[in-house]
Amino acid sequence: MKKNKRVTIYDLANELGISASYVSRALNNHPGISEKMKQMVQLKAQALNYRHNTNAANLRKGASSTIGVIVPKINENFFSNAIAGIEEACTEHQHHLIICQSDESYEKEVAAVQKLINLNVDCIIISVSAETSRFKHLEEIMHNNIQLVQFDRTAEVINSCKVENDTRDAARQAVLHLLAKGYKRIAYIGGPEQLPTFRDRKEGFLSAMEAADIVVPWNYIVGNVLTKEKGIAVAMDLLQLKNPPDAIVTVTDYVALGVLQAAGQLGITVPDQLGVFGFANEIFAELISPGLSSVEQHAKVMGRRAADCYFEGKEAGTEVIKCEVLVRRTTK
Amino acid sequence: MKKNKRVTIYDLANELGISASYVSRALNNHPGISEKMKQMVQLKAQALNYRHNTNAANLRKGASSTIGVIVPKINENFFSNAIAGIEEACTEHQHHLIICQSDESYEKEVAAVQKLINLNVDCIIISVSAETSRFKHLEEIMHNNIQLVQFDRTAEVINSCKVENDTRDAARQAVLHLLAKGYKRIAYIGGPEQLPTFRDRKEGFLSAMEAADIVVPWNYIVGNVLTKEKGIAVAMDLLQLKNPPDAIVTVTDYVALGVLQAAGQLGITVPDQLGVFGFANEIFAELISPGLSSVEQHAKVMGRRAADCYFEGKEAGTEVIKCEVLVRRTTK
DNA sequence: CTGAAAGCGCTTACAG
DNA sequence: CTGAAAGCGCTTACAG
Repeated sequence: MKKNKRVTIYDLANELGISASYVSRALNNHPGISEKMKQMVQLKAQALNYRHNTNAANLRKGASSTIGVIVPKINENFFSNAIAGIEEACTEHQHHLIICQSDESYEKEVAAVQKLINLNVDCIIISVSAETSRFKHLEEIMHNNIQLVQFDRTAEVINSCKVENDTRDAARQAVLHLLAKGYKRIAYIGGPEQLPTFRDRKEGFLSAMEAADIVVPWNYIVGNVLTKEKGIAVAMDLLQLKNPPDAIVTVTDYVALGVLQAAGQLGITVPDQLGVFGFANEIFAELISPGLSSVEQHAKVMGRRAADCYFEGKEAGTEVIKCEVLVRRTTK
Repeated sequence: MKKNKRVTIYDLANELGISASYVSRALNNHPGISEKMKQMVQLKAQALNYRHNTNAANLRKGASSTIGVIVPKINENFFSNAIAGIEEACTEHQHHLIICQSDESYEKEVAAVQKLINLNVDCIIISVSAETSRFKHLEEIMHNNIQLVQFDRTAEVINSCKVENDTRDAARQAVLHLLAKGYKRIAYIGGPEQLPTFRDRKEGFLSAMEAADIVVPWNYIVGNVLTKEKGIAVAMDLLQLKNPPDAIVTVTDYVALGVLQAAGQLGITVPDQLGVFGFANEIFAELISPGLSSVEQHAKVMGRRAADCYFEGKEAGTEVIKCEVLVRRTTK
């Protein structure tokens, strides 16, 4: 009768002349409750507009049937697809998903971790920000008995489940393709090197060049560039060297976009005078002209596997998802 | 000492020789607690690795300082920008944000609403799915004393705060531009018409055509097309009519993409033989070639305003954010 | 099969 | 300024 007062299992119990415990069990589908009673309780719950109180249940249970996911940007194709995979698994296993974005900020990432710990989530799936080079917050997750799963951008020192791409090989393949097409002076614009995935790509790049007996000038290697804007600036420098590169490998399609734009400004034609490789196969990669050669990371599969690590109770170990080099028109 | 046992304010209170109530107040920065004591409690909390239990606090308070947001797709530029605006406001007001996507499914949207009600969020900000034509779940939000704010795709019959674009005018402007450039046989591929924003765009389109004294053939108007795939199919039909259109206005850039692709397949050149207008100004709009004429909706501002409606305690009323017609190269 | 009771961890009137 | 106590709504041993 009171306005704004939440209907509780006690209200249902009173109306039905049974105990609250019984109502709880009926609502939660416990064995040893007759179908008839379950239905009665359900009906009454609907009639009174009863709402299960998640906070109360989580408090009592000390768990929440919830996975928290933290990614740098929800609107990058790679991450939103990974989230789609995680969501799929959550739906199947009747878990909730809470999505956070760090916006590539270490500070925001730490705040998101704190929030999820406080919320008592059962598992945190994370792909770390570009800024993140200390990982105490990841340790704290585990100290609070929350399962940690890392994917794509992982912290090497943290011993959790990890789902990664074989990005080393992808970078190698990209270089091999460029070499086969006659490019020789290949530059590399990389990512933040505290993260293995970016270190691996660089290694893949360097090893392929070395295997081809090509000396890479020191200034052909640039690090920590993940945005289009930085990509433009770096490419402007590279392309105006005395001995400029004839191809550039990048670690995201956004940087590749910057390279293309810089080339355009300098009147350098792609792919004839310059080959360009992106990474992550963003939606626009196949739409722009010329189509951007890139790497498909199978993000949805990665997300799916990351969630499954939790649902399967896997505590540690690394899974590797193969990625695919997609040759389009920014390379001959 | 016990393993896996959460540290509580009682543990802090015991260690410090004060009461739990005092600890709670110190942690929550209540007035009338000396700075010295606050610091002591903070330090002890850190030393014991104390974690505030959100579930317990929410249960006790009957509120959660949390906003839930439900959008059709987190990876569409419009929605991820809107979320960025909401996040900004949440950060300023020390609120949490829980992000859900309906994936354009009515069923998933209802499930998300239930979940957020059960979680006791204080406010739900929603942009409804393309499938949604019944709105009982939105009423339920309000019946549970949760503030409802709708944006962009709103339900007319639900009397909540709303943040909308003047999409009617945007559609009018787009048509006026096409007419000025000499296009005359203009077709319209619209969205689900139970939602005002799509009805408005169609009205804007029709009124501009009528004002120009142009009769629009019945089969130039198509409804409920939001994906690239459907866009291709519909455009294929339109462009192979006996008397095909010389311009097509769409309601999302993805559909426009489909139209461009269909035109390509049929050997129809853009913008000479066909003008194309998108909507929403996706990232790829300015990247593809020719650049896609589209409409900028100022999504971040919309998200920001939607959140502010809640923070300002506004119960109802509609705010209109002006959008901007961007002419690129898919129109002369 | 069913119920009474305790307790999850917090906050907040109430009292001093 | 400080504390004792109640209670948010649920679930789950425990007992029958």
